[in-house]
Amino acid sequence: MPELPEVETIRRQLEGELVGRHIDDAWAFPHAKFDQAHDAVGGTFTRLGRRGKYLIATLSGVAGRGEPDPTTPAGAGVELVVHLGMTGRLAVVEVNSLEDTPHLRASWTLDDGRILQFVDVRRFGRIAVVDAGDHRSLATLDRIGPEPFDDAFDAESLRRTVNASRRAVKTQLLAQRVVAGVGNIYADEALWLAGVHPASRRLTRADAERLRDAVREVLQAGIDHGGTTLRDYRDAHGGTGTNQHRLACYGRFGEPCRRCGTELRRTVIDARTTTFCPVCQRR
DNA sequence: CGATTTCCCTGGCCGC
DNA sequence: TGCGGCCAGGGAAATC
Repeated sequence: MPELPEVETIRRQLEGELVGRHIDDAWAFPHAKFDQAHDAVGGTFTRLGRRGKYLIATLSGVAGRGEPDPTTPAGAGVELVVHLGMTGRLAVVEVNSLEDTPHLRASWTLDDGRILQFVDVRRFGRIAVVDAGDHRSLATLDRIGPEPFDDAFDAESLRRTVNASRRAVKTQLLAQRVVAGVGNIYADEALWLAGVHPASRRLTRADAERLRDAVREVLQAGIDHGGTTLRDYRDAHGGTGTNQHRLACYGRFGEPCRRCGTELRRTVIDARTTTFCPVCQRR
């Protein structure tokens, strides 16, 4: 379940390995979610970026595809966009390890002879190649909210957005609109840290400020500790993160709250398991 | 248009 | 040992 910290960890690891490399060839699992991997052939990595949970590699030397977006500058190259879904992994490997790779969904042969592999057991991931900046084919990315560490993610817009809707605050955090990159783990962590009930539909100004700070704090901690490995997540070197040892709330239902000792409870919001402290996080 | 629902996927685990 | 049932859940598409 890669969220922003996990994707950022992978981005940092792959950036130096990919920038400057030319893509000589590609293979894709025959499925609409992955077969755009072929469209990156002929490109050269010029940048490896990230928006929320989307990894965005900018490629030069590849012709644009389809109908151009009038709002996007022409000639800016294309982007190879990868979403890791639930179980996606990216890694650069030597040629001889290409064979016998279970659940391989795409691979790109680089001009140094190595191979960038995308492995995804459950196929919740997705690959797209688009004109740079043209995200119309990726609905969530097209409407994605500010990066959490950007000034545009401010307490007042968070408060207004949550209060203008009848949806639960946790739903808003997961929707990628008010802020980008938060998934189930870091949503539970941030709401616990801020003392906000996940089903709350109304934030005070003080709530919003604490929640904004908490989102930034838990995501930064996740990055600092190489991501959270609970089951499937591995970084680009096949390693695990260590942030799972620091989780205060997610998955700890039935165990005592680390602030007040009350037994953490479990509920379901948006078909997602949600853990919270009934004392620290009042509605 | 916003909100809600459905579907996609497979490995791991549990009870019998 | 085998197997059915259940769970993990982000995002896209369909529907309300």
